[in-house]
Amino acid sequence: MDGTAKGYHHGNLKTALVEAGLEIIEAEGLAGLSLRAIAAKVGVSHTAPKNHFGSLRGLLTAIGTEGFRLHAAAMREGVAEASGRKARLEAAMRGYVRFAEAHPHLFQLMFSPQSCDFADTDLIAQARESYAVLADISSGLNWDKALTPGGQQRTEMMLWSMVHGYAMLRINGNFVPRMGGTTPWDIEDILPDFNYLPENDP
Amino acid sequence: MDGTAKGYHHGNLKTALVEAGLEIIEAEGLAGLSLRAIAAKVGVSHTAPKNHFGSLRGLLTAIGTEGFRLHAAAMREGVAEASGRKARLEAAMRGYVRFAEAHPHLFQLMFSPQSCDFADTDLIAQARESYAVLADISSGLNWDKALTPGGQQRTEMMLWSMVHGYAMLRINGNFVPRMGGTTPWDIEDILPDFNYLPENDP
DNA sequence: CGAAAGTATTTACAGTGGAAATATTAACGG
DNA sequence: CCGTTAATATTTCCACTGTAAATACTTTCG
Repeated sequence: MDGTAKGYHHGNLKTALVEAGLEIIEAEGLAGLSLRAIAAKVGVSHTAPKNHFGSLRGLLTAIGTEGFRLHAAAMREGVAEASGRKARLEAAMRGYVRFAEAHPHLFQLMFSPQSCDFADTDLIAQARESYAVLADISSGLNWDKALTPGGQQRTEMMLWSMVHGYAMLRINGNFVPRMGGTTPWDIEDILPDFNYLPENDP
Repeated sequence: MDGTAKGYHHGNLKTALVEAGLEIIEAEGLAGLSLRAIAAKVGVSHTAPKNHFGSLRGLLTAIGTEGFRLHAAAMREGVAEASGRKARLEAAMRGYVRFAEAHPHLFQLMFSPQSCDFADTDLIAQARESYAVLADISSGLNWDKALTPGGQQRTEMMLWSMVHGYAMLRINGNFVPRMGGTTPWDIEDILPDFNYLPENDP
């Protein structure tokens, strides 16, 4: 099994199905993401995916998992060369939003319980990677509730809620009726200001 | 047409379909919300809704519109008897989250472009009502960016993003893998603190 | 080489939303 | 009161969906 077999057995159908799914969702959105369409794109019968994913939901969950991988990468991008806590925070937040805008349908799938099984082990593991980026850059941010019990967790939840809500409302166009044609502010324009601790502080 | 006719013509099918849809989504979630199921519950053929809503999407949009009405009411609830800017803010935010937790499937439908047409006039009008509650209580909140250009808009977007993201992540269970079994903090526990202007100030 | 496990196919089925033609009723002007 | 018109609902049909079950082909391994 070299992964390129072309006979009765595909060889690496699991990976191929996820990749085909990613291509379809980019081109046609969630609506085009049917079991039969994905299977057809790979050149396999529409019941073949069942062996690897159990059901459509399982396949969509795998696609969402791959989405979280790309999502984490988008957040990390820019954080590396940013210097200072504030710059890194803003870079990660922009990465979060940039990913959502570049891949709106995938982003929606990743956070839709209709599509993804949030109890899936692989998905959880990959989502943790994504959350970890946000958690890293949210340390050393001082604000009123940062020194209360669970301050670090509070900071993470606040930033995560804010950037996630912003991204969702933005790609859905929910800001439009209230704010006008183009969303007037980027994510960094609505971030509350923190007292950023010095770099060597934890 | 008195609205209670029972013959060939239903009388007020439009309203009845939306109500049936609300009942189904509460009982069975989005998955059970099929055109045929809704029509069957009202006792009409599955093509009857087309006259009033055009398509399933149109009907779902109407259901979402009704959802925004309930949503606005949930936010207003508690705001009335709360005294002081801070108490009113927290009451509205709690109302937002309370609604999402009480009606998770409806809440998801309301913010899913797969289900709702966000360009629909009625939906926009009703959603504006909902946003207006949040906008009202977000005036007079002083923070670093409140006095920059577009400060009021920034405040609205920040609060809206935060509470919306919090609600979404919470009802989807996305906090669980990172934060543990029960979400440790309520929305007011992660709100940044403001300098609340005196009541008589604008 | 033979058995067993893994992988993919074929077929069948109940369900979906939508289109088109038809039937029934209400509304309105003579 | 009657006849026409518009509104509303039904019937029938179709393409498409995901899933289950039985079957066929391949690889793996003893």
